[in-house]
Amino acid sequence: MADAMLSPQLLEEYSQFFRLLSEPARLQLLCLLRQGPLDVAALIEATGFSQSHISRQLGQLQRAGLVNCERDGVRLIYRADDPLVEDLCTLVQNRLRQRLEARLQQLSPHAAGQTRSRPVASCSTETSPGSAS
Amino acid sequence: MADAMLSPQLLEEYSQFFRLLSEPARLQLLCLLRQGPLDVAALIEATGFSQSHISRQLGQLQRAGLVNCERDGVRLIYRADDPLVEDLCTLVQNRLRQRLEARLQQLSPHAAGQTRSRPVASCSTETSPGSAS
DNA sequence: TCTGTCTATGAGCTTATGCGCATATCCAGG
DNA sequence: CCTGGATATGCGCATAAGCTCATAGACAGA
Repeated sequence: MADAMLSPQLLEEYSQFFRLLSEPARLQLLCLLRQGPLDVAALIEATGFSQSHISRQLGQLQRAGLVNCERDGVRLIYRADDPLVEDLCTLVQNRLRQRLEARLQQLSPHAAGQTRSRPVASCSTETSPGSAS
Repeated sequence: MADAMLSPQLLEEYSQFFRLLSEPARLQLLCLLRQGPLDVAALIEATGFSQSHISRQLGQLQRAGLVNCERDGVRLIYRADDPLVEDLCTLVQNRLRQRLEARLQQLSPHAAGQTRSRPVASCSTETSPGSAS
């Protein structure tokens, strides 16, 4: 029957957490901050979003405990405050890589082994694994 | 500066993946299937959602490769098809636990150590860590 | 205190999406 | 071929959420 499940409340907490990472803007902010503390102006410049939007997203991330901030005069310096994001991104990245490799093997089985399946460090800067059109 | 970032495309893939887990209904389906294969009728019964909604969510999960299904006559038997979900939930669960423990210590420092901080197996059946209202 | 700068927030628009109803599609049996 | 059960899909509604403009609040300097 499988009735004894996650309580709705806990389920909600889980999904709320994943929801934070489900928005490219927030994820981008997190990845930017992962590389070092930044003030809001820098985040606006890097993302191209409006100041109000950036502020809102940072507020959400802060309330969730994923980032924190300290004042430097008038400016606010934000910094990543939870390694969990990095771990989650690492898992997802490895998974995406595995999918792509599997699809590559389907197309050309002889090419197996060329793409290394080493676990990557995190959701970092690398972009194109193979650039296969 | 911090310009060399995740490509927008990769960012989108990441967020799409997290978005799948950001909905309690889908997360519940995944957790149900984690405990063993089930047909759609059982999933409808367990969740209380409409048949159409369940079907849609399962379709999404299937397209993302998180579940697969096989026919048994007229019925479709779905099963979890990616351990990644389990790993992600494990990380989030440990993180939530840490938060709660930290908050508990703030309230009553002497109670530290009662709540064990062992890493849990996954997003499994256990519900209330301390039943603190 | 007044001003200028930086950040947070209320209000509103627009899009995305959860959700169910009705229906189409698929499959097994008579 | 027709019937009935099981699943998928078009449609519409209601709500959530992204996004921006305008504005309020916080802080440093004159």
